[in-house]
Amino acid sequence: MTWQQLTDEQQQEVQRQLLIIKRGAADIVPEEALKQKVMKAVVTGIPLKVKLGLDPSAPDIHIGHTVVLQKLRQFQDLGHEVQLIIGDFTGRIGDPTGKSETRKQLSEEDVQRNAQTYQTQLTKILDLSKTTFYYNSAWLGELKFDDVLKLAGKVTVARMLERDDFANRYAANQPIHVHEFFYPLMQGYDSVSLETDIELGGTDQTFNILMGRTLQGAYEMKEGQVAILMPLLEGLDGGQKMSKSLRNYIGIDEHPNDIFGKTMSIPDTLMLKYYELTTTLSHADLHELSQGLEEGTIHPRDAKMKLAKAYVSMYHGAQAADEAEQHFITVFQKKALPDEIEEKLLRVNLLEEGQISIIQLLVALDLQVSNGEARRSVEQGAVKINEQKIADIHAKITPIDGDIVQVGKRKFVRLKLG
RNA sequence: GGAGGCUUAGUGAAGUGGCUAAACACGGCAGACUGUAAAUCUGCUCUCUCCGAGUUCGGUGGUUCGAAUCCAUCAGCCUCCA
Repeated sequence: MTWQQLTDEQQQEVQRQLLIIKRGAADIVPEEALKQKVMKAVVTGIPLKVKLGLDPSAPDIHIGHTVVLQKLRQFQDLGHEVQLIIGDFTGRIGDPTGKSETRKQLSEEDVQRNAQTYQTQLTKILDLSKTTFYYNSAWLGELKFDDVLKLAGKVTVARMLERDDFANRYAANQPIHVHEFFYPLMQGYDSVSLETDIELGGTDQTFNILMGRTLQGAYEMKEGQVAILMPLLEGLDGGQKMSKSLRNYIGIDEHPNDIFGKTMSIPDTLMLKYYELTTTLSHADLHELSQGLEEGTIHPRDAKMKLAKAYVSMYHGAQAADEAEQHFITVFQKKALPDEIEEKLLRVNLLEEGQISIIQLLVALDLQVSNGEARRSVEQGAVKINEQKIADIHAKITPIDGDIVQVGKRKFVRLKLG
């Protein structure tokens, strides 16, 4: 099919789709093939099958994941189909990202429960009526050893060692287990099974996704899949990619106040990237924002607050967003007490003649883990009761119902004697 | 099958008989400042206590007045040669 064979209308539609698809993408390989696929879809009216693999062991979606999920949503809005793969089989190996050894196998129930969690969280981003879930154990688990040999026979070791991760480890005399080579093969075989047209992933998935393309070719599918690679989003530390294990993430299921606060703690320099990749802000607005920041007409704090509010709104609704913003202004800007403070029970039998040492109090309320930590906080002037600073580590407190105990800027508790 | 190496606090990494609860970095916490839980600066960061004490350096058992440091043994991990 050539471009000239399309009607003007079709050409316009293809252009429109390509523009949306390309936005934010770090790389598209090969780009020409993408155009072909979109053309074909537009002409035939058959939607493209767009695949994304999910890790079954970590079902909490965070803002980093949403980069790719937003892109999937865009595909859905363009009328295409989404294939979500729960990698229950691949999860047994674990993507060889260096350290991860063979993972402990998840039970059937774990996988089910995690898949359920995904579904619940994904409704906030995807149109589930246009989404199909698959478990890759369905086909990978059925392969016989000779099938596996056939699969492995499609790829050379030299080709495997092209993968940066393997190349680096090989060069550094670090172990590479044979089964790790199977990870890309299995992921690629998913695409063979599902006849995927396009696979999405972060740039760290380049090799794996292209392996899918190679394998599809080897299994005589005329056109291999196209890789759409999204940039990796740095986490709260501003350096490493957002991930659960690095604990530098903003989970979409977290409490609105935390989403808001964590967003406020991303480095200013990353703000635009977050905007571009994880919000639905239009191209024009984005441009305006970046210009405003550069010229100093937009205050970085305000821009970030808007971002924080957008996240809470996207994942918890507009009202929650207003409340979270209010909470932030009260607690962190005005340094006042928040409207809602968690109530904690203090056992009366801990009191001696109605008194308790400040150290004991903090530990008893779970505000601090150990006495040493509690002492440190007091010494550093982080502890307040009813907004009165307590700086003496020997202080005895006479607690009363409703007293507000505060440690640092973030921890508040309302006392309840019981 | 053979040879060698590694295992230290949340992580990485010093430390090869007493001066080491153990350098340093990162992370974490707190304070100051501020424009935000950005940036920057400062302090703290095994546990229990008032000085002071207790339990740590893969497991176990030894040597020694004294061990993270020496020996034995077990376990785990890695590399090289075949």
